[in-house]
Amino acid sequence: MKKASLKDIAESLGVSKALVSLVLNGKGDERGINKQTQEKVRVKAKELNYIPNQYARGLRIGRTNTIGVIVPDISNVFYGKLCKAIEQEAYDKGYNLIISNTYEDVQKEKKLISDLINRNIDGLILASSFDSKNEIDGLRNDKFPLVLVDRVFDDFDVDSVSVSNVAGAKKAVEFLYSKGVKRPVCFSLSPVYISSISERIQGYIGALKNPDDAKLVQIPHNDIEGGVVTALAELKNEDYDGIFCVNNNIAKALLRELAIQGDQLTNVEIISFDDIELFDIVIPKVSAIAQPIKEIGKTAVKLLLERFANEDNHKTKGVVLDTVLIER
Amino acid sequence: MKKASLKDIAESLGVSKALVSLVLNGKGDERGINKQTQEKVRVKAKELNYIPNQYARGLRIGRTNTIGVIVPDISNVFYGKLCKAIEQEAYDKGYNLIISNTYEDVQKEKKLISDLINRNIDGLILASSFDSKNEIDGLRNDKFPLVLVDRVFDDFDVDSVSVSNVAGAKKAVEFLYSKGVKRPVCFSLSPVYISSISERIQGYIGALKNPDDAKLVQIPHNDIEGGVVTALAELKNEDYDGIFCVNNNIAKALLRELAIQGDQLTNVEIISFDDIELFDIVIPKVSAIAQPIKEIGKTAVKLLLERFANEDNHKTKGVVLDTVLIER
DNA sequence: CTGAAAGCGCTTACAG
DNA sequence: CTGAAAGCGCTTACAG
Repeated sequence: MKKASLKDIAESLGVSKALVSLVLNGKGDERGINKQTQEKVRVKAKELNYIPNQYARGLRIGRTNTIGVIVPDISNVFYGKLCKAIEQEAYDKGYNLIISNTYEDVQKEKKLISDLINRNIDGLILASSFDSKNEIDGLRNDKFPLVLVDRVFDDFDVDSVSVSNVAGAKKAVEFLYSKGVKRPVCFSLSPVYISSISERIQGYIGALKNPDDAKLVQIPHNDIEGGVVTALAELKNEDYDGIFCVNNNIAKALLRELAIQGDQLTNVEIISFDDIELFDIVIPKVSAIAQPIKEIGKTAVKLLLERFANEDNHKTKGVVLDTVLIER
Repeated sequence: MKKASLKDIAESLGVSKALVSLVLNGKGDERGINKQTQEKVRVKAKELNYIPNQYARGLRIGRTNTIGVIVPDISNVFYGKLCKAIEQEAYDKGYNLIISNTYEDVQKEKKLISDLINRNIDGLILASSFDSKNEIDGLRNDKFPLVLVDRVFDDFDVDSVSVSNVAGAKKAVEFLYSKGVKRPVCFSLSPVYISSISERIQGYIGALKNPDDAKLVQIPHNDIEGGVVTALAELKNEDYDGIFCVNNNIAKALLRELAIQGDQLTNVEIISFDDIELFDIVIPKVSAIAQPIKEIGKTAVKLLLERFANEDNHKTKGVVLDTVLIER
């Protein structure tokens, strides 16, 4: 059961390892190697069940065919699906993935980035929790292949894939108005250094008929449940009839709290950024601004591979994808 | 910015690469290398920001410090959390993960297994969709390090981690009875070659006060939504007052269908295997048999590492963990 | 059209 | 207490 190597094929055929390597890497024609010899090599490789040793190859080539992926939390459905999309695309192209979670912990994120680089990844796809682009400026200066997803930084010269958060949030607010809502509230996250969140807030404010009506509820990101409880209590005394949640975590917490309180909030229209299965099942109904998760993942991998293929004079790209309104 | 190698450290210190390697791998004392020399090496390594090349190491050692993980679907919360648990434990021990999804496709599973082995993983953690242990008998014969999780096979000499499905299902049925249920129905999956599912059915039947009361509804695994619709229609004419769902996918589909129909099934008590957040939020209330997901993942990694450490005379273990009843 | 040789960066007997 | 050398399995100039 010992694994066959190039040498085994070469010896059993009476040719050199170099020739075998060339043929198996598809450079046979280019190098003008005899068609019949090529065929013999391929047959023998199959017969011996030859599996190239990626590590010998990696050592020689200087690449490892491994992409690092860092997300806040893979058990959050949004990131679960994103990783799935990335995995699928990467796998098709012959790349492995190393996936890690930060749990929004900035220190852990720093450590993970250097750990992954220590493990010789070829490139990194990052949904960062950093509050500042300075944290990853080092990567950019080292010209390390990096693609930001979901959360990006303004005026930052790296590849990125995000969605039109401002436009999406606008769509959400306009939907609320179309349902007869007079005064929509935004359930937001604090602190709001994460680009996606701040853009959604900006979209919310921009879409208000009367900007003075803006009502932003800050929910602490490390205690979403508690923040929602406080928010609901506070709003009891206010005159509002629509809620826009900036992400699915907040909407989930809101729904859970309503379930606990036995309140169905019948006079309030709710919409959330991020569409999740839950919204199909639960009362009250929650509409959503859905993100094209598959395309985000696919595009991120594509950008990385373009960069690999074109290391010297790569032009960075900021891809922005559109969202879709799901009415319920 | 070129990465430092052993050679760089050795030359700048006037010692040999071998010595540096020994010290950095913690074998300095064992080999009786001068304490001061050791210290100098460590300082210089840090100064040069030395990162060992895992691929050179892997090539030499014959290991890659990479574990393959194959699950049906990482965007299913259960498997998402399982992967998270595995990742955490593996990462702590210095192992990378390559995660892949089968989507219950047996052909894809076969391909993934050989793909991962081609990528020189050291071992595999597998939640298999295979209907027979024959499919992985080859791995066992090759003595490839393998741990089955969640879904295992009877009388099969490989490491595995599962939960006490029979006892868990019994607990579920007994809970229904304690709530005054007279006739509990089981929403099951078909075909039922997956061990976890068949064991849960067995537990359901075993716990019935009157085995003649057994009512098993078969829901096709590739059309759960449709199966639930049919089941609900069929049961309209029957006299039942409790439902036991064999997994969270079925419970989710049931809840969604009830939401669509606007039916709250007020006279029926529901319980599901697998606890998910959703059950906290939704009406009707769903109780659950929760699995110790973290421990499952942790144990799987542990078994694999024990096997690595003790390749020659490893005794396989079948670890079975307990479930917890969550009343709602 | 093909082969011999060097070298990627590491670890591990072996020798002294 | 330390070093010189071999070799893991591959790819790629170079030579003919």
